[in-house]
Amino acid sequence: MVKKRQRPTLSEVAAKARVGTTTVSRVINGGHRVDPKTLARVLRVIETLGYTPNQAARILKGDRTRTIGLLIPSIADPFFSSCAEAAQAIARSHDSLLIVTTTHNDPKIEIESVDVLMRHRSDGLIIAPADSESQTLRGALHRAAVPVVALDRPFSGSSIPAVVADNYAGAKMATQHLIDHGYKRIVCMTGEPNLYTISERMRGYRKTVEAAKLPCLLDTSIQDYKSAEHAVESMLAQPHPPDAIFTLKNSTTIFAFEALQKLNIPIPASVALLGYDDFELAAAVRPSISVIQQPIAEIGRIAAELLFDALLRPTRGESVAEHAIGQQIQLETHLIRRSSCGCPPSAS
Amino acid sequence: MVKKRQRPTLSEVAAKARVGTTTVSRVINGGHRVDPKTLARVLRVIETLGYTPNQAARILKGDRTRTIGLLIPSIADPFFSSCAEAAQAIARSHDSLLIVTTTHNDPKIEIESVDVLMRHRSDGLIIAPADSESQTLRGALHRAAVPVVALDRPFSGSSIPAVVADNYAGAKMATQHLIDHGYKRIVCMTGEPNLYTISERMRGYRKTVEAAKLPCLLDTSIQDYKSAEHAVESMLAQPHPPDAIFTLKNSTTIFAFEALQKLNIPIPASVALLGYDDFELAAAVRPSISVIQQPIAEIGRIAAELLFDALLRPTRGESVAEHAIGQQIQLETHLIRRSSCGCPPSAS
DNA sequence: CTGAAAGCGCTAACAT
DNA sequence: ATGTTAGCGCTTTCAG
Repeated sequence: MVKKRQRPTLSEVAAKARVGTTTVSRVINGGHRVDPKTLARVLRVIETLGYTPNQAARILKGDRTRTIGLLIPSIADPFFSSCAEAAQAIARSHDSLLIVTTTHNDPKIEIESVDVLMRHRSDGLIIAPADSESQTLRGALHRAAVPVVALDRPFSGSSIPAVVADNYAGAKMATQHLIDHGYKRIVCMTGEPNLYTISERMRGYRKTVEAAKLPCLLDTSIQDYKSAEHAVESMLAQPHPPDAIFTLKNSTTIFAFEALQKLNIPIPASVALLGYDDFELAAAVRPSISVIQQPIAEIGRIAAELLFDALLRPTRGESVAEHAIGQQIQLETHLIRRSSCGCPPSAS
Repeated sequence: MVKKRQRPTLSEVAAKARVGTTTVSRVINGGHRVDPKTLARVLRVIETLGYTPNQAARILKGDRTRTIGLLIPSIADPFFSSCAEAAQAIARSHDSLLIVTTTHNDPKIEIESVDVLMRHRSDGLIIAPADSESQTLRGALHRAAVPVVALDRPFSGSSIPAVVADNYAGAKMATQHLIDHGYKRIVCMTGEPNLYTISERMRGYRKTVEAAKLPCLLDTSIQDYKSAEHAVESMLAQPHPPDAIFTLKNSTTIFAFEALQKLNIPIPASVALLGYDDFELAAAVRPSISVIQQPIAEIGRIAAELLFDALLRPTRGESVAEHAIGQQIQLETHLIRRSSCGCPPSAS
C-alpha cells in the first residue's frame, strides 16, 4: 500500500516553515515585505517539498488564467503553424500559455472549441473563422466576453479586430505583373473558393483582368493533383489556350507545377506560372516559381500583440464590443520575381 | 459607470432556478437523477444566464485539468507541426486540450516550460527533449509527477516511454540502397549532429558503409544554403569526388539539391541524391528526390495515445517511474524510390 | 513584518 | 429527487 503522494500545498509549506500562509503567499509572489531570514527559510522548505503553486486556486480567486486560445483550421498547414509559432512566442513573452485547437473549417467544431476554451477561462482568443458571416460563432464569442482577434480572415461587419494580409491588393499585383509581361489569357486556378482569403484574391484577379479588357478565366475546382492535371490538360486542348496561370493557394501552385511538368509543358515558354503564397522550395525548383509572399509570421505576431493589448488595457468593459476598436490591420504582400512568370533570373 | 458584468456562477443559477446547488451540479454533469421538470427549468436558466462551469473550481476539487502539454522545438517545423496536429486530435477525442510550447532545443526553456505546465496542473506531458541525457530535465519531469511520453527522441536509460522512428534502420536502408546502385563514394551530409535523431542516422550510415568496405565520408557542417554549396563545391573539386550524397535531414536535402542545381551537376548522372525525411515537393522537382519517409503523424498520434493510456490507467502510483513501463516504440521507415538515386521513375 | 480568517465556484458526502 | 455543508489551495483585507 503506497501512500498516495499528494502535491504539497501552500499551507503545508507554511506549517513546515512555521509561518502563516500569508507569508508563504508573499514569498511565492515576489517575496516583498518579508524578513530576509523568513524568506530564506520558506524558500528552503519550498525547495525541499518541491512545492508548485496551484494555478487553479489562483484562477478561482479571480486572477487571469494566463492562457490564450488559438483556433485555426489546421496545425499542419505551414501558414497556420507559422502563425502559431509567432503567437506562442508573444504569449510566452507575456508569461502566458497558448492552447491550440484545430477546427478544420468546421463551424460546429469551432463553437465547441470556443466553449471548451471558455470553461477553462482562457483570457482571450485568436481565431481564423471558417465563415466570416456566421452569426452563431459571433454569438458564442460575444458570450465568451473576452477579447477576440480574428486571424487571416475577418468577421465581416463586426467590431472584432482582424489581422489579415491584403489579399485583394496581392492578387491585383500578381495579375498586373502577368499582364505587364504581355500575357493575354491568364487563367486563375484555385480550390476552396468560399474561404475569405481566396475570394478576396479572386476579386483582385477579376478586377484586374477586366480593367485590362482581358478574359476572366476562373477555375475553382482544384482539389488535388488529379483535378489540377485535368484542368491543365483540358485548358491546353482549347482552341485558345491560356498563356499564363495564376494559382491562388499554395497547394494549387504545387499541383499545377507538377501537372505542367508531367505534361512536358515548358514554363514559362508555353505557359507562365505565378502563385499566391511563398514556400520553401519555390526558389529551388526549375524553373523557380514566382509568387506573392505574405508576411505570415507577422500576422500571427500582430494578432497576438493586439490580443494582449486588449488584455492589458485598463479593464473597463469586458465585452468584445467594448474593447474592440474595430481596427482591421491589413498587411502588405510582396511580389517575388523568380523565373516561372517570365522574369529573368534575379541576382543572388 | 457600467456595472462590471461578472460571469454567472453555479449558485446564481441555483438561486434563479430555485433549487439547490447540488441539483445544478447534477444537471451540468449529465442530468442524471434529476426530475425532468427541474432539469428543464435549470437548463433554461443556464441558457438565459449564459452560464459556463468554471473549470478552475473543478480542478481545485481534484479533477483532472483535461489539459496536456506538448513541448517541441518549433511549431513551424513541418515534422513537429504534423505531430502536434495528430496529438491535438487525440487530445480532443479524450475531451482534452493541447497546450503547445516551443523550446527551440534550449534546455533552460524546456525546464521553464515544464514548470509553467505544472503550475497549470497539466495532466501529462509529451516532450521532444533537446538533450536525451539531461539530468536536470529528468529531475523536473520526475517532480512533475505526471505521466510523460518522449517524442521523436528518447530519454536514454530512462523508464520514460518513447515513440520514435527507427532512425538507425532508416539510415542503413538508405545507405544500402545507394550501395546497391553501385555507388562507391557516398558522402553523408547534415547539420546538428548532436541531436539524437541525427546521430542515430549517422550511426546507421557509418555502419553500412563500413560493412561494405566503403569510405566513411561525413560532413556535419551544413547549416544553411551557403555551407551546403560550399560543401558540394569542395567535395567535387577533390581528386576522387563522391558519386552519391545522403542527406540526413530535410533542410540539408533541399540545400544540397539547390546547390547541385546551381552548379549544374546532373542528378543522378554525376552525383546521386537520397534524403532523410520526405517533403511535399520531393516528387514534384526534377529529378524527383528519393527519400526515407517516416510516419510522422503516427509518431504524434501514438505518443498521445500512450499518454492517455497512462492517464486512464487505475491511478495507483502517480510518479513517472511507476506508471512507465519503459516501452520504447520504434516506428518503421520506408524508402521512397524516385529518380534522384538512380532508380527509374516509378509507376503511377 | 506577520497571521487569522473569509471566501473564489464547484463537488460530494450526508441528510431529508 | 433534492438540499446542506464542508472543504479543494490560494489571495487578501484587516489586525496586530
